[in-house]
Amino acid sequence: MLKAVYTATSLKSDLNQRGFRLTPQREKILDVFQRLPQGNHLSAEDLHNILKDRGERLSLSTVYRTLNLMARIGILREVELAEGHKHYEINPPYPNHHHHLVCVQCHRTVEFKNELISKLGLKQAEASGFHLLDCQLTIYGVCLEALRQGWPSLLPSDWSCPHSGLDMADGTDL
Amino acid sequence: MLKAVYTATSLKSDLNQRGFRLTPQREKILDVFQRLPQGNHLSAEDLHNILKDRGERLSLSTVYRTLNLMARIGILREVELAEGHKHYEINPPYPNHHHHLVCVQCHRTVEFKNELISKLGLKQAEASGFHLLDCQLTIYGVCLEALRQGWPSLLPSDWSCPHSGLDMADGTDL
DNA sequence: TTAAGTGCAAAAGTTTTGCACCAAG
DNA sequence: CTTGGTGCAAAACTTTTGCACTTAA
Repeated sequence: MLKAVYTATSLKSDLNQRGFRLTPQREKILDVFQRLPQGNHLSAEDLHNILKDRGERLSLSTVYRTLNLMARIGILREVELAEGHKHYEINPPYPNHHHHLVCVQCHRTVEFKNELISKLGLKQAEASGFHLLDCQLTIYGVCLEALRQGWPSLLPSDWSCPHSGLDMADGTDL
Repeated sequence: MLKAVYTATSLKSDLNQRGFRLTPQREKILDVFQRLPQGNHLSAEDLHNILKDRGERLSLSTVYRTLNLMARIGILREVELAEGHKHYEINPPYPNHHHHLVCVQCHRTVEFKNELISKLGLKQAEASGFHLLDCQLTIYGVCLEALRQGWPSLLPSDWSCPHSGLDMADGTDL
């Protein structure tokens, strides 16, 4: 089973079990994700920059290869929020997945949890004979500010609402 | 409100209302989606090829611009199933969204409906002051065949299970 | 010691854009 | 008419890959 929190040792055994190796690069990459405040997700380039800032120098190829590997085995999850590139975050063990509501105009993202949805996801996976890796509800909408500004026709496609700085993610359950 | 089925006239009014124009190109593109068997989704290039086969010749740029426009206003929905490029399909009016279960190994996709999920999506959107456009649960997993073959380490990343030809999508509700 | 992983640079895609021309409202 | 849309070709990105070299197990 995948862990909620990884140590070098538990990461190693998760990798070795599957025939992969623990390398310093993989350890550093996972470390970045583990220190990331809840609700943040990183693109390959974000991650590469963070590592660069820390004085590490992994190649961008390794970053991509590692993200793919970790998503494939379920340590990370791929989040697609229509910004034109993939984002990744730690994949919390079932049933602690969270979900995303995103404004198609300003890309402001609201995170929320809903255990029922995770349960439905698991049930559907089982019914189809799949081993569940990740389950995410993505809601696309338009935020109030954009609507007020006359969305969609009166807004340039790069318009962002003033609130988009403050993050509305609050984990509120419905 | 967006339509379940578009005629040239209703498409025109949906576009005009928002300050956009009805062009022959947009009409043809939407027509392709409307004739598409339920459960199929197209990439920009797929769509461009279908149009080419029909003897139309729209530029690929127009295809991309139209897909973006229609997704932005909610006529189409963007579906991201980790094949490396976006797919599009008609966005059915609430609460008729369907959802996807996909094998990360072979990309076999199972479609399913669940009205409860759509309702939860709407509730969450409203609670956050968003106008709902689309709401999709995406479940990532590993199919039985891949597990049997020793997923993840013993499989080349392009391995596909024998069943992937037959489509398991059956619209079964849980 | 040997199969897997890394770095680099090049390639492969996909998607976006600038600009001149065309056409819907 | 006036503003938005199209086509073309070029550019911009993101992501993947081939290959020689390292290194974990």
